[in-house]
Amino acid sequence: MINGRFATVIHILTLLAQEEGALSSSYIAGSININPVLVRKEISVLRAAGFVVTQEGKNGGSSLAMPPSKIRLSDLYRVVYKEGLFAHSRNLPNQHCTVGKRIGVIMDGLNTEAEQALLKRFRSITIRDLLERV
Amino acid sequence: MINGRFATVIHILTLLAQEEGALSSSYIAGSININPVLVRKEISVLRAAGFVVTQEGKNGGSSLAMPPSKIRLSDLYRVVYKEGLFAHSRNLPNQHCTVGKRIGVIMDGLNTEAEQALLKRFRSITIRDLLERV
DNA sequence: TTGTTCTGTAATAAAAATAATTACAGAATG
DNA sequence: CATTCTGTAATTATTTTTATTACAGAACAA
Repeated sequence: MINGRFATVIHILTLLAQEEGALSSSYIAGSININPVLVRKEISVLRAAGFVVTQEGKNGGSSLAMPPSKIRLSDLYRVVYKEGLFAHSRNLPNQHCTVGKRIGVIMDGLNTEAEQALLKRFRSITIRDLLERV
Repeated sequence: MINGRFATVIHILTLLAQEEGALSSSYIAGSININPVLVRKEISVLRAAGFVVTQEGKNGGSSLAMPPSKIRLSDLYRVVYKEGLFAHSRNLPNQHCTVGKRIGVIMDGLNTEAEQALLKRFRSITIRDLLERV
């Protein structure tokens, strides 16, 4: 199971898609039930990726930078998970063993294949679709 | 990124497929470069699932219970990951918020869709295929 | 039979990853 | 110019993952 960032990001964007106007990090954090600072961190990633815009200062907050139908889960996956889906062993495998020597490359290959399958599916799901499921 | 068990299990089975005779947990651990107890734990899972057989006692060790071409990555995925691919937030989202109330179900749905895509791809990859990549 | 070398498993400790909290400067608004 | 937001760094706490220790039991060989 991979970390909760994907769920957090989806939750944030679905909220922004649903509610009128800009939402504060505290409000969003209250819905997800996590710390507002974490929300601000994820939002800063989403902002850098162009999905949200933020208004600083009093009455500030974030809102979507594009229609929810333009935000695909495949894009979000890429924003959140820079590394592959499956972890390598954190220790270097024995390089004197033929399997140990190649397992890294093999796992990288599997990662790529798995992600391609996943992304293919996620390219056709948008935040708008998720909003409909709410 | 999800934990390293999948990589560990694949490494174990590829080794067993490659080498002659039963392999001890220490030997396997030496190739993966992890603790032998971890190897024994994973092997006990693989044994329960019917993929390996183990000989206890002196000169003991494990070997494949079936030809490598019969062991599909989709089966291994199922053996290792009982929970979904994407974590829920570990805190319960705000149930008074429409999104918070539904996000769990929505994430479950995405998990299912993602896993189906993944498993579809992994059904056609076996340990034998990985052995060829070594 | 008895010593040796394996496994199985539980219990504990260490390390790493994740999340929460605290703190504070700066932006926008009324 | 006080208030209420954001951004970000730094620290602490929690959880997850991995490693280690310990020991009983199985199989074998001398």
